Amino acid sequence: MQRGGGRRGMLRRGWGGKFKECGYRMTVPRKAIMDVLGDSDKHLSAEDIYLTVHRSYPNVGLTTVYRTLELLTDMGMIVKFDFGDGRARYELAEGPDKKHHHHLICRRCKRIIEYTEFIDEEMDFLNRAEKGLSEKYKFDIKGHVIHFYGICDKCRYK
Amino acid sequence: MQRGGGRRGMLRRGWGGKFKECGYRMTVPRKAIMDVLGDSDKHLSAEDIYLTVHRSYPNVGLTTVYRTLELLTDMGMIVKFDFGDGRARYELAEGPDKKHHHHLICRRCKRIIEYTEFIDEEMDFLNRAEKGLSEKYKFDIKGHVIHFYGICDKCRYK
DNA sequence: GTGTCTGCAAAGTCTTTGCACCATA
DNA sequence: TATGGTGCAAAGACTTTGCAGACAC
Repeated sequence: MQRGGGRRGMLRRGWGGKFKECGYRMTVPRKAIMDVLGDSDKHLSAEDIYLTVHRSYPNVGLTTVYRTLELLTDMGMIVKFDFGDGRARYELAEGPDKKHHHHLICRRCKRIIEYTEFIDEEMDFLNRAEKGLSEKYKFDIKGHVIHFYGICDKCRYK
Repeated sequence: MQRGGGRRGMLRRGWGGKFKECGYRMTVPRKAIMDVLGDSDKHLSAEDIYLTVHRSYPNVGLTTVYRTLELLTDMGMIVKFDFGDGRARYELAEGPDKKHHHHLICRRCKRIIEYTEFIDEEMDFLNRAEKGLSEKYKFDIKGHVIHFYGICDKCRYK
């Protein structure tokens, strides 16, 4: 759980509305899953979410978690990542509650660090690259992922 | 298969040497798998490689393909990617035969386009980001991945 | 009330592991 | 000949699918 629920609460309240706009029903399992995503700063796997939801709602199944995650991903409300450890991970999409950021991934312990620095420098490069690539390859670019791989300090000194 | 086998041939000859230096044995299946990787410009899955090798060497099993790919990845001779389609893909590591590049990935048809443009602009940004991130997060950065996601021209107009 | 959602179990994919036999150095 | 490598079959891990019952609207 995390402090400062104000902004997240606002965000979560927004989710239900968008859900209904899309013709989906707001159910107890879906609400629970969205709460877990909204309350976490981590990169959760389906099982992480399942286990957390399970504490409050033991009846909710892993299948429903997968199905809800797919729905939210398709709606663009969350983003699915693969950091190379064999399971998909999910986090809130960029928005009022989530700054544009990228990831440092430790190859040894698989720890993931989010960073939001250097976004200005990045923008400069990305804007030029996206424009040029769109034209040259007739590609309609919708998004990008930047991952840095390496060894974190905890792993380096042990 | 591809034209201009000269450079690739040189590269492949190099593989065996490095293999032996590391104490590994050069075997028929390993040679066949490395040939397929060296002859292809695509992002091959384990099964792609298995099927190609299988045409010439029907006895080579998928297990050996996986084991060889893991070996080559650990040695840094090939790179393992995940483009989000549920299977790992492999390509030659950057080197005399492979320019530094990144990927455009079509979200609809999963086509992957390699590009080598904008590397100078990228370097500028990367150098600054890597330096800053290394210091701030005490992270020893070894590499990076940049993926652009979008819709390719073939998918857009159909 | 009706069409969507759900949990369970089973199936599906990709990948890894165990083990006896084989081949390289 | 002594390891290390291989194929096969089986197991493992994550994810998806089928279906009857449950629930939101």
